[in-house]
Amino acid sequence: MGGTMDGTKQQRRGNTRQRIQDVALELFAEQGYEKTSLREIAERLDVTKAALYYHFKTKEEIIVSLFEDLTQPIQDLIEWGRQQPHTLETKREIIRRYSDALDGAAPLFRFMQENQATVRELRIGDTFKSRMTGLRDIIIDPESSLTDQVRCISALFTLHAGMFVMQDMESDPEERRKAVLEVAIDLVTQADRGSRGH
Amino acid sequence: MGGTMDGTKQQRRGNTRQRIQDVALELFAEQGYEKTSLREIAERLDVTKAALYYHFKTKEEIIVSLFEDLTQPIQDLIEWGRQQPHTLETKREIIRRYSDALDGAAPLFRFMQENQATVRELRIGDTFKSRMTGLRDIIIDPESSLTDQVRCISALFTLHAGMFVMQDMESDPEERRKAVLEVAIDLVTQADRGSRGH
Amino acid sequence: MGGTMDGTKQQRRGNTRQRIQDVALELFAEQGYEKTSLREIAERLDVTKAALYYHFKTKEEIIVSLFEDLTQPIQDLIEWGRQQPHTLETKREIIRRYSDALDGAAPLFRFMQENQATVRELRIGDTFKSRMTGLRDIIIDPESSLTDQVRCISALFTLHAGMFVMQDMESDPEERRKAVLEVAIDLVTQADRGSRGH
Amino acid sequence: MGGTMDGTKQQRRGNTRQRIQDVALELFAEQGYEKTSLREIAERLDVTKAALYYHFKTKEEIIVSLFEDLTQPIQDLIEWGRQQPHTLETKREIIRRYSDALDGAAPLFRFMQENQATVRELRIGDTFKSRMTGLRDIIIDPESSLTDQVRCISALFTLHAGMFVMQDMESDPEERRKAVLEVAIDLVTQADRGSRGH
DNA sequence: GATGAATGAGCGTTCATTCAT
DNA sequence: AATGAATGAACGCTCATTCAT
Repeated sequence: MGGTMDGTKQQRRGNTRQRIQDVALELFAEQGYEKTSLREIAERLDVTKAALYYHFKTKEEIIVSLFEDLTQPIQDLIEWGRQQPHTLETKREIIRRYSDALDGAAPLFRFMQENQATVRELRIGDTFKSRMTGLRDIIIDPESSLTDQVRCISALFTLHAGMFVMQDMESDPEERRKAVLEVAIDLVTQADRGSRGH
Repeated sequence: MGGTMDGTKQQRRGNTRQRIQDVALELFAEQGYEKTSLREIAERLDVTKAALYYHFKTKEEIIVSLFEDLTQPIQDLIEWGRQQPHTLETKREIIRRYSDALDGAAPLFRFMQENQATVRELRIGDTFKSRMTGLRDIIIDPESSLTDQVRCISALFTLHAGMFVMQDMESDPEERRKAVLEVAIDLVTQADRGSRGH
Repeated sequence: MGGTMDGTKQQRRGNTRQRIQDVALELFAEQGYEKTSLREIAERLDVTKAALYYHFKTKEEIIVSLFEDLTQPIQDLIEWGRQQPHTLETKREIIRRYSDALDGAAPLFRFMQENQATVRELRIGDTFKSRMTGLRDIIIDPESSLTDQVRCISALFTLHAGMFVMQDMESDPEERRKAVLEVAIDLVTQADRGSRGH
Repeated sequence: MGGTMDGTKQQRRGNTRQRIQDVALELFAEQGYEKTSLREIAERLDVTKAALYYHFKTKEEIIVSLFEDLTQPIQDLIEWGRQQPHTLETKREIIRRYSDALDGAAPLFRFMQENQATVRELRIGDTFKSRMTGLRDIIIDPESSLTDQVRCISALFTLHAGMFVMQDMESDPEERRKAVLEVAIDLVTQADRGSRGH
């Protein structure tokens, strides 16, 4: 395992791009975007900075590529949601699937959550915002009371908080995940109940 | 030449420290901590960078001082809460007062929310975290179900989300504030109901 | 001689800006603009690159400042010329004075001559072009034949060529200067003679 | 797959070397040598940078090859001139033919004119200089007065200026060309008259 | 006849920070 | 209470060049 000739350099068959993405995401999530320098990424990979530029035109392009690669499931979810009837069961399913999607790209979402100021100024900022708005519009009934609308948004943010903020709670991660999901579903359920007359 | 009131320089009778804090907070909240340079702050105030160093030992000290000055109400709130009985009414009051406290230092909290990765590495990171834990421990009943614990945390995050994320909703800010507060109080109420058996 | 305290650093009373300009002009003229790096300039002055940035906002600003400082005489000459009657004697005087002005800022003009492609993309490009046009319009009679117009431009370029291209001719510089001036004056004289019919 | 004539790639039957030269000259003349990167040339040709290195050993070799290919007529002219008697008519013919030669390789000469600082440091610098000296020695009578020698050099520079500097004059290019040639011939004629006593 | 992948050196620029005055 | 002048370290980025395939 390792190189075919010697062990000095790891296998480098054409997976460098992927390796850059992996290391970059790890560092971005750990220390933030601005505090992570290209030098640092390059050193971890044992290549030169210039090698990064062979694979990505700018530093921003690295995070953009990660965003595009990893948020596809959410985009799919939104499209699916738009074609469903706006029933309570649909909303619940959206919450469940969104929870899964967050889980599937946890480091990226941790990064987005913790670097909002940065993200806002990056190209992905608008894209992300419009996705969140898309999601919101599916689970919110525009006719409902403001309170119920807030409940729906709160449901989404409970999922986010569940991933990153509640990590220091002493409890089994899997159980916590279930509890978070339950609270979120509860919120959209209450919102729906209010919206449909009493 | 260069009288005290000639208008060329704004009134500056020893309030420079305060003015630095004001401008810094504005810029930190707007563009993030790392993207705001001391040069930028100095230029806005029409003083030199070196002047900032007369008032603050480092860049970090500026944000630390803001944090200390502006989060005192929350510290007070926690101390007050600790001395109250752990009744539902206390919890509701905590939520109400926390909502007010957030409002009173909105730009700082916006900054903390949007620069979590940065804050974590700053000296204020731990302080902030321990305050949030303190608050949490007051409104959470450790005996209650995990779901109810999540409800309480969700209540706090609903307040946060209410300040920053929901700003683009079309609705009167004051009404939104009330709706957010209602949802948060609802969450701790439900949590309390579960926790006291029923 | 040297510093007041020690000889390690030359006197540095506030003349650094000037010293940067001097060294920069020398190097720009010698090796061209792009091939001269700020590192090189800084090293020659025994300061850091960052010190250059205290005095000039960008590399381009260094050359712009040189241009502005050193071409003032030519600007003055143009303004003077515009207020004179368009007689032959005026034109001859323009040529004489322009020759002096070139002499007074020889390194800058050498630089401009030898880095035209670069200058064109710099902020000074347009300014320089419009100055040359201004000069031209003073010594050219728009009614004259194309040939005579060419003679006038040729006169100006003869002066330029005299400074830089003819330097390798074996001959006393002062005599060459006189000869060049004679040819240039001859050209405008011939142009004038043609233009006045006779 | 990838047929010879499918239009995806332009016809490329071994003419890549030529195409590199064409594009390089265009870009060198337009933006200068240093500001034109091999990446840019490669991208315009839709090949990789490495492909350039198949055809030329270095960046410098590209400009050298252009110089050698395009200045052959001038080399021929000089050799022809050397074998002619040093009569006025010969000199006039030299001027005429040089004007044609400049026209035939206008972009290259524009490049040389506008990038003198660069050219000086390149291998072609000396070659070019010696060619100019060769030309000069043919039309200059070493016995003549300094003024007349300057006239001859001025004649050559008038031709140069005619190509590049006078392009913004409002006038038919062909007429301008004739006028420039007339002035240049006039200059050598005057020089010759002086040189032969009279 | 060319590409894919990479390098090493260097660039212009910005930053937080220092210190004598 | 503040400035003028500078530094050292780092940054994102680009360049000409190389070489195995």
